[in-house]
Amino acid sequence: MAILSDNVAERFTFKSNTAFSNLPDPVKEEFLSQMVFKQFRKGQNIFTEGTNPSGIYFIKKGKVKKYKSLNRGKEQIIYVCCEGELLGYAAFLSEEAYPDSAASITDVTIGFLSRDKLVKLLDQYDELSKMLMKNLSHEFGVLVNVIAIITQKTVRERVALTLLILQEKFKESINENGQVQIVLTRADFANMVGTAVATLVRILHDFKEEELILTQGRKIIIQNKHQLLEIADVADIF
Amino acid sequence: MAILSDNVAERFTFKSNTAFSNLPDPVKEEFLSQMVFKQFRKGQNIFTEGTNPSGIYFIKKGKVKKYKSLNRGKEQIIYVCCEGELLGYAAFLSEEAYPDSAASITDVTIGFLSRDKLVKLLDQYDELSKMLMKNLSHEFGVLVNVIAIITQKTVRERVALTLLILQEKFKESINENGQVQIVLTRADFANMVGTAVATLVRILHDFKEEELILTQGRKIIIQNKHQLLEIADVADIF
DNA sequence: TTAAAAAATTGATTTTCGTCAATTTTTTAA
DNA sequence: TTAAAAAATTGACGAAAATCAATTTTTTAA
Repeated sequence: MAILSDNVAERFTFKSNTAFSNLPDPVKEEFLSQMVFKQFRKGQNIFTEGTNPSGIYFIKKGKVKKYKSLNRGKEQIIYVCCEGELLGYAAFLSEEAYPDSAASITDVTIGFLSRDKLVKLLDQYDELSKMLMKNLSHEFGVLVNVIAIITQKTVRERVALTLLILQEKFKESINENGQVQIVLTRADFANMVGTAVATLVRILHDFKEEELILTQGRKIIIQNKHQLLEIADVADIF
Repeated sequence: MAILSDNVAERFTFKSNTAFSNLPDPVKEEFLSQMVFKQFRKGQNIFTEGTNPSGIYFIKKGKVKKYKSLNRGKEQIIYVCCEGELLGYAAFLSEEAYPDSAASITDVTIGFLSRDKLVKLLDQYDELSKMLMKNLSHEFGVLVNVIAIITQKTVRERVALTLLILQEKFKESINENGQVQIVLTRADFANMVGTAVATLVRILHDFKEEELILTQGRKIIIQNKHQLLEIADVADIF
């Protein structure tokens, strides 16, 4: 059981944080020391789809959503990035425009490494380019899983799965009772799932009645992970 | 018009064929000369999700679907790969199990390059590793676009878009009248779109009535690309 | 070429989910 | 702290799409 649920996290979680932290210390230090850090308030734009990357970003603190804007103000969240993750490096490497936008969903501290500096570091440290490649390949597998989930699972199943994924992402956000608190707007949650806010709210309401989750305003606490995993029914994804 | 539709193809098409063919000739020759080639009949399995890669594949001739199997015999096609494309290299690079399976949808000739040989080539030729990295980043962007499309577009819109993508993939499959013929089963088509076969068939029927396409048995010929582009309504993806 | 198998088509029905709008609750920021 | 703004919730309804089943057509392979 614990194994399966860990598996879920892995299959749906990028891990550039782990990958990054596994770099040799000198490379890491060099990498970080060349970065320019900047603060963003919650809800601010970091980069925009269709524009061209001029470097890559690193999340020192906070959370960022990567999303695609669509007709009539709609958006689809592709991924929520956390502390320690790299941002915008796929577009940089492909020398194409960003396919998606990035915006902070908490106050964040973001490091920026310009093209020139990155290119120099990539030439200098083979491990760095290996790390990026490995990481990107992993993220590729994650997106493959996401596509399968979206087309083949019901909204209820996807909400259950998204709750499990979010619990991982908010695992350091602990309340006074030691519980993991998921804190994001219903709109962002719905845009992760790929459904309407009203539909999401109804399903969360059901889950509350079934005593699978607790809510306190916007905050969500998972009460029955096991049952959510059953509902998500992801055994077939592995 | 031509511009937008080319754009569509690019945004939803991997391009390892182009990328590969852009390698310096000596690298290409070395790469191909070390491969072991093998024939597969239509419908045969090439690799299976959950297993570990022991090398990478190259499509010399024919077409291959990459898909994920789900509950009750369902499957989601992630991508249709054509002649000249590389297969299974993301999993190889991430050192993880394949997230998806690959099976031939025509008779194919596939080249296989084993781990050892590939590692040697990657060390030897910097261009090769650069090519893979660039290519993977591009494919990453493609998957991001796919996700946005799936969650935010109706089935009718997705069918129109998929027709346009398929026309690109079948562009060398010309009939006696010089028209591009799309030839694949309704089941595969439906699994690309992420819908039920019955639903797909109904929409194709509508498109036929609207004189957007012609069908001859399984074969589909596009009559009005412009109008399909309108229906697909993808301006917002760019 | 032809019989068998597989695939495609169509109809009937049900389910899921999105939209819109009104109301209540929560959050934000002065 | 509190007023205003934003977000969440709920209900009513309709549209989109899935399922299931029966029939026809096409493809396959002997």
